[in-house]
Amino acid sequence: MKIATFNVNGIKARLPRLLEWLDSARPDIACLQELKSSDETFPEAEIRAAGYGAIWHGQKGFNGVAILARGRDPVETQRGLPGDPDDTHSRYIEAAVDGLIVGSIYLPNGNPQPGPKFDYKLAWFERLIEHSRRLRAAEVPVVLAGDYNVCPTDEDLFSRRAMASDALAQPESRAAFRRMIFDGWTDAIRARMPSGRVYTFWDYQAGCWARDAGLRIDHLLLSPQAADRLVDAGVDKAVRGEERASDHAPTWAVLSGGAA
DNA sequence: ATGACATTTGCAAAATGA
Repeated sequence: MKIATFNVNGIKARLPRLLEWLDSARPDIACLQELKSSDETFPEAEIRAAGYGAIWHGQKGFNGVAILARGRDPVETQRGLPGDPDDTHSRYIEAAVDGLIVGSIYLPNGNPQPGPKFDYKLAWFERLIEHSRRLRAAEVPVVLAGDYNVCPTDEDLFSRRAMASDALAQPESRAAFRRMIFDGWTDAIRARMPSGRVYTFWDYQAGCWARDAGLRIDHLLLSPQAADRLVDAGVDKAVRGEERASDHAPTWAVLSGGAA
């Protein structure tokens, strides 16, 4: 069973690339972020024609998350991250698919820091940690996949100097990510590739793609019951090099069993 | 670097992003 996460940066603008990738990569489950689409304008018919059932939590102009499942309909278990009824951002949706619980995450960027946006990022992260503990307590396979907007270590970014004041590389952001790891969540990419440069994002600006100046910010965190089944993980880097590509590349993990 | 580049909204230029 292949589970992928892909920040599409606008699902309407990216639809041709998304459909091509679904057809070639054939993930069983795809978590999408940055739909930049309201619920009403989500391209449900095109996704279904590609063979995927879907649930989504849209928002006009920015944010927005979805979960796609090949040949079946995800059963929604959570819409919006619990813990703050005043949070209006569409950044979390969760579903049961084929015995697995899957969360699609779009964690706040947090720039500029310090400031209210960074405070929101850290508060959102705390809510995610709280929710992830409830999920872990169920002792079932869980995959929390998405754009965490965190480079966990200096090996996950192209230039320490360039990112020194960026919210994605701050000690507070990294500490929150690390606390999930210490809680028992497995970073699928690093479980398979313990060291070395692996990037999932390349900025549109300053020739970042051409000079491979990337960041690793899209992650799949596995509960112990999911980690026990991990057989492979990777990044579909070539997708970033296509015409009118997203600035993120799809990132994936394969678990044994299920729809393997 | 108030920059770059891209998308959305809405129809110009601002908001947002990482």
